[in-house]
Amino acid sequence: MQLGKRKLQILHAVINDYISTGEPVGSRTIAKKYDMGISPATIRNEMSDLEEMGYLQQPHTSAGRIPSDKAYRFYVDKLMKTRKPTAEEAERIERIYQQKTAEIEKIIEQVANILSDITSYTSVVLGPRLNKVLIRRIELIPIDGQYALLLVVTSAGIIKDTLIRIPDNIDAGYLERMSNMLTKYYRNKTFAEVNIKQAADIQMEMKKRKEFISSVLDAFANNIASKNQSDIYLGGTANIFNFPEYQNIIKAREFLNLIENRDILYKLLNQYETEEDIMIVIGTENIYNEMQDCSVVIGTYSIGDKVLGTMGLIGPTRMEYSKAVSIMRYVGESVSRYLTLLFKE
Amino acid sequence: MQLGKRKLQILHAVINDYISTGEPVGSRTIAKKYDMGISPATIRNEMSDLEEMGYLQQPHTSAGRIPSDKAYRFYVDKLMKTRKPTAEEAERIERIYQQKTAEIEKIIEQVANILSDITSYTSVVLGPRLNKVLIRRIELIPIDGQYALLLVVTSAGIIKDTLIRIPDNIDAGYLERMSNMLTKYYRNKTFAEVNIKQAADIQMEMKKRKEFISSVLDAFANNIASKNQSDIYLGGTANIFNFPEYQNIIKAREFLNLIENRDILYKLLNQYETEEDIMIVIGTENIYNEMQDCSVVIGTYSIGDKVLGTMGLIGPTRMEYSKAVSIMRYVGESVSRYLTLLFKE
DNA sequence: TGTTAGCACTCTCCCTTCATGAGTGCTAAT
DNA sequence: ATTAGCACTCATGAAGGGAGAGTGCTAACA
Repeated sequence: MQLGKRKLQILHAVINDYISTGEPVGSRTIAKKYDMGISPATIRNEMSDLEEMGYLQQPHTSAGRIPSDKAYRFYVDKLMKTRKPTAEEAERIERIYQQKTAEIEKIIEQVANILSDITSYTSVVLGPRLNKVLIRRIELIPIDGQYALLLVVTSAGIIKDTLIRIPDNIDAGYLERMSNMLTKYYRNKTFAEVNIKQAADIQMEMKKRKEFISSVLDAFANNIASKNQSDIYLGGTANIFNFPEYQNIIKAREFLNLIENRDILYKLLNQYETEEDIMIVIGTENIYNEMQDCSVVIGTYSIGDKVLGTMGLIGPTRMEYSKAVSIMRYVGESVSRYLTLLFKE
Repeated sequence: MQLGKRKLQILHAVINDYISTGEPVGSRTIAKKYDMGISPATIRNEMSDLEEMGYLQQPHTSAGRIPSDKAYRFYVDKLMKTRKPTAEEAERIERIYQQKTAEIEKIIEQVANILSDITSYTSVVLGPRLNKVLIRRIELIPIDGQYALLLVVTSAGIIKDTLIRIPDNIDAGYLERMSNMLTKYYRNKTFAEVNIKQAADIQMEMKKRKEFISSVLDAFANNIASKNQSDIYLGGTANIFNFPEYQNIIKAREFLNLIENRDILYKLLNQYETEEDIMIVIGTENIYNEMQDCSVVIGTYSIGDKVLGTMGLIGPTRMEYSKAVSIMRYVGESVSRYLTLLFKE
């Protein structure tokens, strides 16, 4: 069977209506709302076909139809028109930068908030991925004899600082020499490369002060590892309650458990990072069972043409994809532009 | 009317039973479970008295009784026995320190998690309050010409770094002089004092490089202000769903909105910071209407004898106070001991 | 041959009714 | 002072029934 023009119109109508109401859509409703000059009976026939083709479903015999995941996929690929953000939305987004911080984490936090505020979905933003970022400088700054601060300045302006305990026999001069040595070898490398490419000088040192050097290298490793858990910014976690399909406590609870499980969020968002502009994962398309009730709109932000991190909007499968996509796209472009301005060499 | 020994026994029984079941407690239940050699009828009379005295309430005529906030208050002040954590709980708590980080924030994050995990309530932990902490060193470290990193090392090992944009006409030498000047004047002062006590030299500089100096001072101010929002660590936000009184979606939603509203949490926890050891705020005792359905157990953690920050456990008013208090106390002592060891001069 | 009106049928939703059971308060006996 | 007995209250859950929305099918129509 073919998806003729009329079927397409009807499918579109059902999707639109269901997205905005959350109620199964009946033939009469469509006939009334979308004046396409055919009777409910005809629409019923067409809907029956659409059901057979897998685009529509009936929750029970005497209810209207709801779109299937396949229908949403078709919708976002073929039917949906994205819109520009309204002037007001755009203005709110641009206002993020007013605080004039040069700290990328602060900006990311704002991004998570604005995404969820404007869309009323739940937002997840991953902090900049350290393996994408180049090391600029490494400094070991002595503090009160017992500690040193390991400071790593990166190309994205991200500064990772880690307090390291230092042995007694190490003085400020030594720390400075080490700083220079580390900077020399690891400048313009990524964090991931730090453990692998160990320069000869450092291996020499390693022999002499094993404990100290290895705690420095550990600190690098920890910075990468710990990102998985802690650098996830969430916005609007309670927004899910706005949707009637989450009025039931069990679903709401499942959703919140999901959101608390940062591991899944992290994996999900990372997975799609390399692909196109905006990605949409609809319901059962998601490889994580826990999320097959939801849809996720995924975007990225960059410095120059280097993708730094990933953002997601999580909502019910009947989410307003056009809104979510357009806001996500705008925010992504806007943040990238701003970060590039700030940090591009 | 007096709270005689028998009334007391009965009150205790009702509270215990209600805390563990969440169901209104009837006279027969008490007669059966707590063998005190009197009949249900007698218990009914006593309960009726206790109701008149404001300790018990009836949800409706033909239901059992539930304790009032006044009863819980009496219970936590007079009846409750706190217990030591079990060996297993203690071990889990001590395991926090295994990661051997010297970063206080990382530890705090773990504290929030362990509190909620063990108690199954929602935990809130405030990061170290900067106004309690003394400045040790201030450094302005030049980065790539355009930026400087303002680094403040404090007595609690907390390092606040803020990236500051610097004007073209400022060089590394100048930054070093400024670092020394700032350190000289603000060493052993708190963040709050930075804006007030402006030393003469700095005011001189202020005239020459107004923009730069004020952005440095702004950074101090921001560090204090931004704490309110961002340095709150939450654990187990979805735990509230475990309690039957939060099975209804409206209450659950209210609770989550509350938790998302970090401002209230911050104010609440700060308010009690100066008072004794462990504080308990029961239901309507709370000055924030939004929280009058909950109880909060509040504790602190310190370095030496300086209170650094506050922790809270939020649960239903029928929470297991004895468990919450003993875990809170143990965690507070344990964390304080560890931090003191790490950072005490 | 595609479209439509008509109609019987299905199923959810909501309202009412009713029985059950837990628990009370009161009274009178111990 | 305590208790057994009993009538009464109220929440809860099951059962029944009507309303309404929506369908699928059939037969008539253009």
